Amino acid sequence: MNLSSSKSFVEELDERGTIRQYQPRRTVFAQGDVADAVYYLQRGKIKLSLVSPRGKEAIIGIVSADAFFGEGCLAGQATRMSGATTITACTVARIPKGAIQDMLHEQPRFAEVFTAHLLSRNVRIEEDLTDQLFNSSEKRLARVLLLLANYGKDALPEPAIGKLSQQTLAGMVGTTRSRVSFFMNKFRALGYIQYDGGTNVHVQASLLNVILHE
Amino acid sequence: MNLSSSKSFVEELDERGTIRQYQPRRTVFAQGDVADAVYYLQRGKIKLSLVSPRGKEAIIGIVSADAFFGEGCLAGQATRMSGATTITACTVARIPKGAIQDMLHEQPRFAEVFTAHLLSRNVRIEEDLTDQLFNSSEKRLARVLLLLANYGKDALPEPAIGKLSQQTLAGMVGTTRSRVSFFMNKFRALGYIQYDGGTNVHVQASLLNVILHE
DNA sequence: TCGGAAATGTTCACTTTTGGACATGCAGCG
DNA sequence: CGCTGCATGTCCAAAAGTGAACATTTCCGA
Repeated sequence: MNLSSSKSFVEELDERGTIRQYQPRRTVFAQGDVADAVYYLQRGKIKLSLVSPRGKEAIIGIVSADAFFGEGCLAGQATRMSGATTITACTVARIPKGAIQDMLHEQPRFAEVFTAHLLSRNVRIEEDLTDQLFNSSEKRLARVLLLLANYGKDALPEPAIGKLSQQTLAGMVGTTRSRVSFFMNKFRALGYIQYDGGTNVHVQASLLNVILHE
Repeated sequence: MNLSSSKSFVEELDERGTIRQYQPRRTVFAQGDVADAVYYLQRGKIKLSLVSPRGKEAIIGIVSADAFFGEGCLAGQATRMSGATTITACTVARIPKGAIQDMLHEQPRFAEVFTAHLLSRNVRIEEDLTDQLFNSSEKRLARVLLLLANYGKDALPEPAIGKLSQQTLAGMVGTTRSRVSFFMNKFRALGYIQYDGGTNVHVQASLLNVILHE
């Protein structure tokens, strides 16, 4: 979603809400917190995750700049179903539920952008769900790597994936760390990805796609 | 979602769109069709499903009366990712993409309702996703039965579940038919559900909940 | 009422996934 | 430098799930 051409309501969000900076790996809100505000991510990257009663962590979304999150409260959720944690340094606007509702009423242009956000999130979650239903963990991992590499579809492909632990990848894929380790090595052996010695992974998108299409 | 108190735009939907009746088990649109309209279900029940390259079917949603479906086209999807098939007899309004977009611009009240729909669908799909990520197929089946039984949250619990084949249940749960058969019999043996000899299944919600919470 | 089609019950060999355990490699730090 | 804490590589037995076959039951139209 590109909001850069519509400064007006981003400024308005700043007025109606409160801006805050976060270091990496900080909690914006935790699973179970009271849900009474929507957030807008101005800069950075955030993960939405959820912990099962048995302690397993699932990542149900990655939020990139210029996107909303925490909108579940508008659907009547009284508490946060998932927690929001910064991955990189972030700038976040917190807009109280009432203010968002007012803006949705009063500003058709804002409502339009917000609706577009909901629609695209919808599409993405549906894709995640069908991916879970249809594909093996090997394919799901390949897909996650490709999605991370193509981060922000409009932008150029981003072949380097920043530091994400195998544990985190496992949470995104819906499998175990040992399995992620196994497949990452397999992909590396096949030349689909390369480790650059540092904190990045380089993805050969064209090759990795082979996995997805068998 | 309750739209009964806002007849105005339901009537407007009727004007801007085309109404059509469907028999059970008919295709409203098929996976891969051109996506250029949003639908509004006035009466009946519809399933949204998707077939994998290998022929496995997944049901990613059940639409009940007074809800929209096929809204993916507003997010830029040119073709249908999933197919829509009637389960019961249905009355469906088809609203061309352009007309919906006009209404979203011009009628704040309509935009509000549509946004509410997107939000609640969002919440539901997220729940489905985390259910897949966390729970075994036994628990997922128990959850599907409970959701079907509580159909339309506002309404009274509906202990009788209409005719859904085990194959369909398997698609909703994300497992195989033989597995569904196995667990259905297990649940029956434990007294969590009863077959009434006809086409219905009666759910003992309080008991079935035990499965979910282990 | 009969016969076929569809749905369901049941079994089983095979595959995938889990959930550890343990060893190794690689920082940062006193 | 050695210690410590992570992240990772590797292995494996046990559990869960798959996919197909086959038997049985139910439904429905001729």
